[in-house]
Amino acid sequence: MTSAPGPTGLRARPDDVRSALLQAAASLIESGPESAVSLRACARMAGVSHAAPAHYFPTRADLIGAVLAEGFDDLAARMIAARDAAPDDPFARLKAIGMAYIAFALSRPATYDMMFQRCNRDGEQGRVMTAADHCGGVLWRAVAETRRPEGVDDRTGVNFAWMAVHGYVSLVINGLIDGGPGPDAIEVMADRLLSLLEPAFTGG
Amino acid sequence: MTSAPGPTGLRARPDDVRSALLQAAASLIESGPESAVSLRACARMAGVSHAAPAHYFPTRADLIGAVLAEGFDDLAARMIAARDAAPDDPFARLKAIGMAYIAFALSRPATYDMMFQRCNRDGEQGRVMTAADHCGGVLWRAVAETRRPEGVDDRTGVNFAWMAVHGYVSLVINGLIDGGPGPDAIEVMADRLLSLLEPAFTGG
DNA sequence: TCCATTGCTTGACAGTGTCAAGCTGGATAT
DNA sequence: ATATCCAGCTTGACACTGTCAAGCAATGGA
Repeated sequence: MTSAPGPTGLRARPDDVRSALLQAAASLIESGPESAVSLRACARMAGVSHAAPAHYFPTRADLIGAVLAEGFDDLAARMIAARDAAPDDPFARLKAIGMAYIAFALSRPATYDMMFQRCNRDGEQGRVMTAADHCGGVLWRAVAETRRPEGVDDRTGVNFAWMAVHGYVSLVINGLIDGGPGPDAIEVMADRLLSLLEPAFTGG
Repeated sequence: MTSAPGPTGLRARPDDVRSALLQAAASLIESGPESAVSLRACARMAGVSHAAPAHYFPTRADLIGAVLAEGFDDLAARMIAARDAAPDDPFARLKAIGMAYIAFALSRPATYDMMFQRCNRDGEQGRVMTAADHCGGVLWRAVAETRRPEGVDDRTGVNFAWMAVHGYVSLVINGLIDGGPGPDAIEVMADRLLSLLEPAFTGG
């Protein structure tokens, strides 16, 4: 064995191990309990020794943090894409962002859950928070373009929109509310709930 | 030492150890990272051996689950108290419940966070979910008493109200939004946000 | 040819959850 | 009064974890 190129064959680029670890972590997060996302399990899945991750991620929090930062990047990209594909109406754009947000969370529920826990945001020297702020910025700009009733300033509008989508997906993911019977109930309910936000984002 | 009554003196009731473990776990949850809430740390804090918890809680998830179930019970009690103290108006009662909900979450943020994660709800054979459903029932009844615009059925109303309060406290606790400058900003912002829900809970 | 650095390895340590076995004192049965 | 039992807790062990230290192997430059 010595230091053979590993069971999967030749290693083309030096960053192969790093991305294999990231992929393993992302996969483990979505496919089991959080306690199963261990550095050693990621190393096994990537075909390297148990201490190899330390060369790329000083601590476990850094590996997790890298996955979560990538999650925020993905989320921001989806929000932007949905916004740009929406009709040219402030609330329609805001609602499209919200639906994209919900779709992301439902597609990677365990990752989403971890993204919004302070305890998972220690590693990666703040890169997670930077990526999260990027998402907030997209939302902030979309809110700023809406006309709102008197007394609803930008901050209040951002908080109102964000708490709605986050609260909904968080409760759905964790099984505390549901959309009722039917196959698309969750999406239909999401659409109805976001429509209820409209009075706060149209001139009053 | 043999099996002396422990460093704190005589043990009055046989459930002393059990409640000491619960108290230790509740304290550790609020005073450090989740990883520090270990069975052995609770045992040390309760002054018993590392395997003593197994006599009361078969697994770690059961001890955590017991704390979280007690948290849901506490939350339900606060919601009920606030509802009964509010003026006799359907939305005023609903809003009072929401403010009590937010106050609970801010008073025990780490516990609140764990209460709403599926991964912490395995133990205690469903007692956590039962307690959570109790909270949902209080909310459900308050929503049912409101008059709502056409198309907003009970389920939609419950989801709308719950996602708002949960989303707000969850984002605040995890540092993603804030109430702006000022000492009482979080509470003031909560009040304003809950007021924005009113159109959905008054006859349209 | 020598050397240094990068990338990974093995080995060790303390800490964890959980299981197995043993002790102990009070209650119960005879 | 003596024997028995058992709940309640103990110690001990196991596999697993994150993290640190040391070492090896190969690559690149001088």
